[in-house]
Amino acid sequence: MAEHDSQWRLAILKGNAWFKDLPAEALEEFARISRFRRYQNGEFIAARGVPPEGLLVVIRGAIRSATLAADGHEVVFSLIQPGYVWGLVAAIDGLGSVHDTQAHRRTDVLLVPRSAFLEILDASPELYGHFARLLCTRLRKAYTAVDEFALVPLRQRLARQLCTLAATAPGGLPEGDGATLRLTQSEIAVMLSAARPSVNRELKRLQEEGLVELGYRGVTIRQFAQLRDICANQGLLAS
Amino acid sequence: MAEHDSQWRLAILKGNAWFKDLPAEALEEFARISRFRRYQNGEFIAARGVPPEGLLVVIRGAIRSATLAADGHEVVFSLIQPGYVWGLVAAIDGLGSVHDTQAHRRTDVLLVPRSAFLEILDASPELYGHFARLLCTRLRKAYTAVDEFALVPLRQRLARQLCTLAATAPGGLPEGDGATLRLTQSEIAVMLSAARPSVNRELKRLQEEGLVELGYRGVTIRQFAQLRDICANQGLLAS
DNA sequence: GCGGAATTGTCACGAAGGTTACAATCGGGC
DNA sequence: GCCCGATTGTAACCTTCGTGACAATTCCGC
Repeated sequence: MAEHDSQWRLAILKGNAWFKDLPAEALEEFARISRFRRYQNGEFIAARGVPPEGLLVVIRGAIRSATLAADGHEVVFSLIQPGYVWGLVAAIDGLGSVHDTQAHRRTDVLLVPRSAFLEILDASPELYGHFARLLCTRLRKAYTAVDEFALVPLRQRLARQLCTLAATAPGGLPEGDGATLRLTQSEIAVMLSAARPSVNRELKRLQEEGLVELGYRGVTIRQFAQLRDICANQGLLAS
Repeated sequence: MAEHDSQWRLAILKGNAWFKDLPAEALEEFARISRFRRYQNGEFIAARGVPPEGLLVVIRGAIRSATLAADGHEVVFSLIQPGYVWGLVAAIDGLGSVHDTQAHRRTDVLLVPRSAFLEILDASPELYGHFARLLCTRLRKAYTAVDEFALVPLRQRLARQLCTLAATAPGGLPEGDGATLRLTQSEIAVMLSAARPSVNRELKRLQEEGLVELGYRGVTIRQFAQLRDICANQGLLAS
């Protein structure tokens, strides 16, 4: 079975944004110690506070990383897509998982067990530099997220989400205009950690302005450029 | 002048939460290359997007790290107190500063220039592990901040802030009860990115409940244990 | 002890967005 | 074509917290 083949795993790692720049020997080591694993849709991968088994390199599907509040509310932090990695912080510091994490559909991953991960790093400490820079990337993203939550109103967060989705849609869209995102408004609300009626109100507003068109289970982008403008408007200072 | 004395700088580093656990030789190196610097109250240290000179080890005063929105609003990320460090992310990845940063009063720091910092790290890559763990700490804090903004009401964020400050106060407090934090309510508000009157309202509430006592430029913790309870109450799921 | 700056206490008001509830609509399966 | 569950549209209401304004208090230097 290809999934148990170290060469196959090496190929995966070579295609991964976070691993591909490592030296060849390190990659081979990681390929050797990693294991294939499949999660079913909705299956729990880690609970907040519990140390996870190791690093997960997403191959197919997606991993949803969120915090559940006692009252049932949920803040979705990220939807980790194929080519990215989950669990780096916990793998390095050995503490509990930062978020409650589940598979967002049927999801295939490579598991790099924490102990083996650390052994490789300790044997070649220069690799730490690479992962430290990765952590920096994450940190910058997290800081931005805080800023956005505190400063950016729903309308703009929605516009940004739509732009991002349109730009990274699996279909690959001509230039955004006319693209139809097949999502329910509830799903969009979850991504923004907002209430569904609020999202509906803002979507309606965008529709009145002619920027989008709403359908039964979808949103069609009509004026991609103007949507983009909304993101920039009144947002953070240009950097 | 003691400020130009490498031994003096070494002593500072030995008292710093982030440096003291490094091997002695590394500490001496850092002491050798670091420089004393003084900022006046309100002086700008770095602008978002501009690569800073290096790492700043706070000796006295405080550094305010925030994002300024176009409309003048400000989200304060952290108020970095003596004993802590500013600028680690930018020092490692070399990109622009994450936040707009200024001295929060007259502030003394040790500057560890980025180039020298990296030279030391590259010469002893095992040090990267140490700083990687530090980055993990920061990342956890940032993730928590996102969750908190979205999920946790001011009352609890305030309680947590008070507990944290009491626990890490420079004086080292018997067990928290009776500890007096010497801060203005404005400063507390800034740390929480909240409005000063809101903080005042919540502080008053805590005072009525007998958990704290308010003074002119200070807050005295009366019931540390109960304050701690408020943090946990209704907050995120226990971890 | 007096004056003034800093700080705290308080209030009325408003904006953003969550909550609940329910009606209207869609679309697939029979 | 019809039914039913899923989805969307909408409204009334509430909570939280920011804003702006101002009075009251505290401290510090003179």
